[in-house]
Amino acid sequence: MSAGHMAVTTGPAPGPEPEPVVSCAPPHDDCGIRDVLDRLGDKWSVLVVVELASGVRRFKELQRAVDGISQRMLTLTVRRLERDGLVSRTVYPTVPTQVEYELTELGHSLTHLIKALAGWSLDHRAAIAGARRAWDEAAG
Amino acid sequence: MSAGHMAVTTGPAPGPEPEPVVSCAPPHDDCGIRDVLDRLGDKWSVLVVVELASGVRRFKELQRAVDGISQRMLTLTVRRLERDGLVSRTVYPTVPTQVEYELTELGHSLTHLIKALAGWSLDHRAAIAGARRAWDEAAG
DNA sequence: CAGAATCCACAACGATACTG
DNA sequence: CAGTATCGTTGTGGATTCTG
Repeated sequence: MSAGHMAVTTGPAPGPEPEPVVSCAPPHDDCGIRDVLDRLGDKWSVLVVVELASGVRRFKELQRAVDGISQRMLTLTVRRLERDGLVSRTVYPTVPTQVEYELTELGHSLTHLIKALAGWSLDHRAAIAGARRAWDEAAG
Repeated sequence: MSAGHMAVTTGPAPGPEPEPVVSCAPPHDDCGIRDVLDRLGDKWSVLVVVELASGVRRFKELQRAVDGISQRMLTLTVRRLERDGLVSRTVYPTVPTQVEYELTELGHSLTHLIKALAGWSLDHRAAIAGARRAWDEAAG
């Protein structure tokens, strides 16, 4: 920590243990993480999955539940989730068309991940908020 | 499953158990997940964190390691990570400026999450790829 | 080396209108 | 009800140039 003010350019650092963390194919295959992150990272997918985790939902029900989402984005989101095999779509040939969305097994398994994510967020949201505040007031 | 072709509009569904998954404040506070996802969801943050998980890195080292990332994006990514308290930045007053980046404790704790993410990705990447292939060839 | 600044291309998203 | 189609806005990322 106290490096003083001198720092040789050839300081290879005594590196304790280089943990692998992901260890896929070099240089950076990133495994299939990008695929998952593409779905997790967009604005609505997580919220839709969370809502569907509680059970089967119709299109309109989903839209009401997520609130803030437009028909367009709900359609796109649910289509991508379906394409990735996370959500199943069932159409009923009723007079006003009726469609039901449901998590597949794969989708439910993703639920565990989201839970872990939510847990970490809750555990550290204060720390993150504090760090941001400190940063912003230090040099905003 | 076999609903045949009849489906009354008033089908409340026998819903087994509505799992909460996140259970924050209604309607959809999404806890602090969005904050984490904003950092996890962008194109480079995860890769940078993964690289830093192996130890201290200089700017150029990071750029070489991540490969594909531009100076601009590396700067932005590392700044955001620093703002969120996930990465610490140390400047050495040498002739050619030298800067070292390192994960903070908070950053290291995020590593566990990324590990979980990578694990899930590896476990299901085949399933996802298969679902996409099926979808694309069914109606691309 | 480490970055700030500028410009530009494109993708994501939102609002609106229309259809089966 | 459950979408599709179109348009305009915004945000994100890449390439390039310049500085301490």
